[in-house]
Amino acid sequence: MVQISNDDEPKRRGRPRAYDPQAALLRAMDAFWKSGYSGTSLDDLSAATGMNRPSLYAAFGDKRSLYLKALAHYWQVALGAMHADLAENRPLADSLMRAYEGALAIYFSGEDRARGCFVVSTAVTEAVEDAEIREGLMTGFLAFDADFEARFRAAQRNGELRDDADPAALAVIATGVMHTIAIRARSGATRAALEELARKAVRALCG
Amino acid sequence: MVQISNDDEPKRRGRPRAYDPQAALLRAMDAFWKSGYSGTSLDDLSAATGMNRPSLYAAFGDKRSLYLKALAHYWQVALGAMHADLAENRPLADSLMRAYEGALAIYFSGEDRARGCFVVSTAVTEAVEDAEIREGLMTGFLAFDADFEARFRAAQRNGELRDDADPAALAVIATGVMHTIAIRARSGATRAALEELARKAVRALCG
DNA sequence: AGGATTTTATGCGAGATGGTACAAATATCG
DNA sequence: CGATATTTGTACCATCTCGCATAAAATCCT
Repeated sequence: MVQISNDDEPKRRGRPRAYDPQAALLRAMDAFWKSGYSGTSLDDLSAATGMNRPSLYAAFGDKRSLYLKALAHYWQVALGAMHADLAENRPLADSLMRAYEGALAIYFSGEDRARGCFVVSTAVTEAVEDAEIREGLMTGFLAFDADFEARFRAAQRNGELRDDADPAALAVIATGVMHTIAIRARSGATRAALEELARKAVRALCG
Repeated sequence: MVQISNDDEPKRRGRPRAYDPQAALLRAMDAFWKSGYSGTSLDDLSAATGMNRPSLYAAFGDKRSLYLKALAHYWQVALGAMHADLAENRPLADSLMRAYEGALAIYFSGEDRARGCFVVSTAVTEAVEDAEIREGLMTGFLAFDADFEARFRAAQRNGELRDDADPAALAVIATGVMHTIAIRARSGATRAALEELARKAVRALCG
């Protein structure tokens, strides 16, 4: 029984937790990421996190609630990474490639086989029957569009991009390239092939 | 389209079927389309097709086998429609818009809420754990790319497209736009918004 | 030490799930 | 008509599924 040292927490009153909630959430996310929401059972989640069912339930609520927490965490990480990759001061093509490289690092982060994007691979499936997930998806995708569009506008101001280019159009195309990379990664494309795809797309978008 | 022998079959020996296999397959596809592979139970499929479980099993095999048949049918229809939309003799921009309009017609074909693309919304989720599905996905996406690329090459020969454009790059971008449309349709975007997105993207691709 | 508090661990229970056995039903063939 | 062939419908089985009740364990407070 390993005691998790957590210094920033004051002293808790009862029996100490045998798990780190944040780490457990990441492991649960891995399980959902691999098999999707419906394809992941509580036993799978229990095995992945090392927590038994009552502990899982006490920490995260029911299965859907745990999934929503994992989804929210993924959105935060993905949007944060994108925003950072695009914001740094680089030539436009480098910025875009940075964003796609960052995405690929996530899509191929599984220990086993490439899992693609957590959102695209698991949440989209549930979107028809779950309004909360569905609305979160639209919000997130529009945030991607907005980040790309801002980057294209900046490039236009700097003279990196033709004046007659349409930043909004290029932005949804850039998101589209991200989506097709995510889908193809899960479909067995190699990382090298997708890097090449990204390079070609960036060249076409910036040329 | 291959006509499966129906009435032209001489005479079957035993009790006649109470269902049309082709229609049942379409209804089963609808059920999977809505809830995904894991999210659809045999009871759901039984209700959707009007067939009881033993009949379902006799006609299509087990659940996975039925799903694979639905997936194969969808691929055939989707690829056929794309190929036809792109092949007809039209200006490049019209061809592309035709392809996206055709896709949107499928993505919004549900009686209830938009279901997006059957492949993207259900098969991609299963791709990690099912090699057969995964390999079919890569084959299908590359077929999309190939059709788009052929169309861009033709446009280049006709002088519709700049000589320095990269048809292969434009093709994966065009597939990417298709994918992001599919994802957004299931995520609640309106059809009008996606038509506008497609128009913008086509303008950027052909300009 | 002894009570209070919180977490862990076992395991139960009601229902869903995928798949099948078996007999009744409905057709053709001889 | 009776034999044969095929499908249907009911009912069933073994397993999984989610969620929770309950008691034991491990810590803090007085």
